[in-house]
Amino acid sequence: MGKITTPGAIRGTQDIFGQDQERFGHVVDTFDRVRRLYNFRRVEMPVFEATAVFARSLGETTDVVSKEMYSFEDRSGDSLTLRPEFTAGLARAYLTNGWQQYAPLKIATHGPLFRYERPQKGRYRQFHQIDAEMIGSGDPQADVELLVMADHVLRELGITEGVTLQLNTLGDAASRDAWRAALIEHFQAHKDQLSKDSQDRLERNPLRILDSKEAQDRPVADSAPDIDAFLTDEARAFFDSVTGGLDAAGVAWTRNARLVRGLDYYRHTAFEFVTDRLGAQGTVLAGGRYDGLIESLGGPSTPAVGWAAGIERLAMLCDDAALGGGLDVIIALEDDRALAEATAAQASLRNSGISCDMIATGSPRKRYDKAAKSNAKVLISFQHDGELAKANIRSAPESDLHAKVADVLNVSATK
RNA sequence: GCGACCGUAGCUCAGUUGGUUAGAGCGCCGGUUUGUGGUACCGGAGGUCGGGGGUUCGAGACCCCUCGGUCGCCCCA
Repeated sequence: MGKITTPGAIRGTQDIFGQDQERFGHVVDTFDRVRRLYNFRRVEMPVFEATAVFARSLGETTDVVSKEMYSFEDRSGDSLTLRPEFTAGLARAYLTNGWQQYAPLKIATHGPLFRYERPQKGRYRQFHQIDAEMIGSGDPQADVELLVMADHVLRELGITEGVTLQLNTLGDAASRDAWRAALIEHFQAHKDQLSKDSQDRLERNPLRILDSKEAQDRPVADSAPDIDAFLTDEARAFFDSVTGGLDAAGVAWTRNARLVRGLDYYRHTAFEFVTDRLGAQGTVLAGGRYDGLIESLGGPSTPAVGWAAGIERLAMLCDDAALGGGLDVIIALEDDRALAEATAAQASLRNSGISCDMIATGSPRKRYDKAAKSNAKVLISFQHDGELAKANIRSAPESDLHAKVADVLNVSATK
């Protein structure tokens, strides 16, 4: 009977408990509440899909596919992938379930996602996001509504300090192609001044040079042309409508002409809410318009826009004060002869919707102190004089809860 | 995939140029004090110092390998 060594947790997974879980739950609850205010309907989605769903959405040649997806073969040899994002799966569902009939479709979801990468601050292999999408609307008001909702969620969570909404446009297909060509020309001309990484990017993903962290790249990246000169009239009008809508709704934003998306199904609006409080992983909520995606999945040309935000990162940032909750009542059983009465009181409280727990083990004379340390709002101690059990209700400030607890216990006593 | 830093009790961490039997606080268990009390004291359990190899009379400490963690790079859908 050899004792096995306890298997460890998988790298990059988390067991979320205690304070961390309370923060996590608060983020999800807040999102669900705000999302209803905007009439976004909740959808439940599978955690894995055919690999093709994501391979199309992510571009087949990038690192993303080759090294960063959790892909595996099932027993019939089909290639499956644990979802690395929500958007592609939602787009697939939109097509395969005939959800076109609901367009423009406002949907929201949240849950675990998987990326095969080395964990670092706020980035895990299994991580969690909240997500909101509007599929089937090419109206700039859709972008505005999504952004206003995103801002609302962050405000409700108390995440506003040091957070800015950075906004850019990638234009329509014609604008984007013209800009991209101009950028490549610019970077080619200064190739020798770029870092080695960025010289590689020039082949693979030239737009990404714009937001390179390498100091050496900044002069060339900063002097690169903005998209503005290449915008078609339609694309410019679209962007103006988005910024005008944000101004009207009172959502502050700043233009970041260096903010880009590598994949070419992205059109028009790209945005990120960025904090200065999370080190290298400062993006807290990100999204944009992906008018080309659904077509690339074999569907009809369908405009769509959406965003997602990492729950772990939001949880790290949200206000302690906003958490609230906690246990209503803790019972300290200071004499075992009062166990029956204490158990009855506990049942009555719970049946009345008051949360309650009891300390009834260990040294009786230490149970009061233990109960006091639990930080419940109300403490009830049970003692016994040899004839009768006796309950004492205590709480720091006299409160409605205190009165309610006393009421429930009296009712239970007369029964 | 690459780089830097870190692994000592359940948790947070001390541990001197390498030198007796590896420590503290918190938590846990027991005892005493207080008795409407969130206090204080005493005691106990709990460690192959992440693992393996090496150097040395002697390694928690130094060297190599390995595993794990953290942060960063790449990538970021």
